[in-house]
Amino acid sequence: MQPSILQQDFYAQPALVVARELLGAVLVSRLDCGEVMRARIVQTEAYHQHDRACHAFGGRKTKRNAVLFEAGGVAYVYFVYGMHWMFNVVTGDCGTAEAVLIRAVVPVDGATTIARNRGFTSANPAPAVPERWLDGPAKLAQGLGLSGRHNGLVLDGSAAVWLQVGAPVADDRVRTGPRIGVDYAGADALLPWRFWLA
DNA sequence: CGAAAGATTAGCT
DNA sequence: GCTAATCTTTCGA
Repeated sequence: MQPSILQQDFYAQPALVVARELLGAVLVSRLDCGEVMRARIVQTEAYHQHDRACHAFGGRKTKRNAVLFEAGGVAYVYFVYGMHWMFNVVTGDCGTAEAVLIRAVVPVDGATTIARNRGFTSANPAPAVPERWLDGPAKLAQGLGLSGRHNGLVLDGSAAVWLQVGAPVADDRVRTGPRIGVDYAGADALLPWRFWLA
């Protein structure tokens, strides 16, 4: 195992800590054919079973959210709106549901493959700046080829997806605010659990 | 078994 | 700013 790959001791931390620390880290996806794509994380959101926006609110375990209750260090990938995959990393201890949603990344390696995955063509041109290629949770899952078959995979470098340590990010470059698309969570929708790079 | 809603996006007004 | 697209999961009867 390479030392730069984030391991279980990192993911065992609370989701709020991991969400902050993942800014600047590198998300890596490897296809069966061996092609590798890398992208730098610039926006995350934390979820915890104490909060109404979490799929496992109140500790409610279902078939879909079961991996949230595993020990930190596995992927939680689910399908929404009939068309989009969302990629999360599970954090914390076994038995408690916590996770961090990766909301936006910037391509580092594998731009050709990413462009193909995103379906860029002359009729559907790639954005001029790379920052716009994967600037949403569904876009980055599509671009990096992440989907339901990644659900539950360990992130230690032995499977098709993992994360690497990135350049340190100073606190003065970190912004926080309410999470996106969770209005149904009432007061919990106002929690400043979204983190992004200025 | 039926129904509703969803951690979004793209395209149009 | 508004809404269609699209379908799995979850919940109520």
